[in-house]
Amino acid sequence: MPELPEVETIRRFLDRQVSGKRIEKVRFGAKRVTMHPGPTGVRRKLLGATVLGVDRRGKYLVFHLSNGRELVLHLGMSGQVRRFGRDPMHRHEHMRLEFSDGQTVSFVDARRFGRVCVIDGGVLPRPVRGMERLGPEPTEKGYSAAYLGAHLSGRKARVKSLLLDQRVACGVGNIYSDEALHRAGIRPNRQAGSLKPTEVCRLTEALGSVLKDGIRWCGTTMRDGGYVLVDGSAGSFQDRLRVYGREGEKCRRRGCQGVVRRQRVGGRSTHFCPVCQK
DNA sequence: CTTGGTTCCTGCGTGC
DNA sequence: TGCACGCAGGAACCAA
Repeated sequence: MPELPEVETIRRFLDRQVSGKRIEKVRFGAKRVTMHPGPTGVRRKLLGATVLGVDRRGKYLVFHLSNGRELVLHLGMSGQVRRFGRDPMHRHEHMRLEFSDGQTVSFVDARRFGRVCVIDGGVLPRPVRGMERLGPEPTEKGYSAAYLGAHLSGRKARVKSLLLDQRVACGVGNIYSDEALHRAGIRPNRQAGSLKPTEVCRLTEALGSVLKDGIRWCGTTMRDGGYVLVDGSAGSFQDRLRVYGREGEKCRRRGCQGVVRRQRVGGRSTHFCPVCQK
């Protein structure tokens, strides 16, 4: 379940590791994964190109290439970026790039919800079309209470569901939406339109701070091990989660005696403190 | 346009 | 011990 902080952690590694290097080999796994324009086309469009840098937009990783194209990776929920060197292809490995210095970078994804796309000529292929609808980055200056408020006002949907909408809060997924709502003291099942201006402000603030904290601690690795760093190690933010995955445990807000509850909201498993979240 | 439900997929925890 | 089962979820897609 890589969300913004997890993808950003991977991005920082990749940007340092592969920038300035030329792609010399492209290998694919046996299983089919969403890929545009298919393995043969992807190989043809990548071979010989040098990586200029690696960016992130929401949960998308964007490799800028010297041939004017962009390689876009979305990790879905179980996608990983790993390095296997010259080992035989891993069971769930879908694409391995080999660089001019012999380094390799692999895309691994057991559940195959992830996508690999090459953007050529600026037109977004179907599988990554969502990228052009992404809202502003909640961790950056351009993200304001006015923006969030405009997307929540008049809406009957639960506030949590809208936080999962990438047009409203890009990069946010199930973990960080629960954590942001807890920090803001807002119940996930509130109707979005019922939030008062002060609550929208608190939520805006909470979104930014929880995502930045997630990045600071290199992301959240849950026991099922979906997300790991490129070297296979775990992040550390799981130890600092205040509600997510803590059903039945005590709320971590200072002085609060509440017990974390879990409930389905908008079809998603949702965690909150019934005492300090109104 | 909004909203909520369904689908894809595999690994893991649970219960018998 | 082994197996069936259900759950987890990002986002495209569909139905009302």
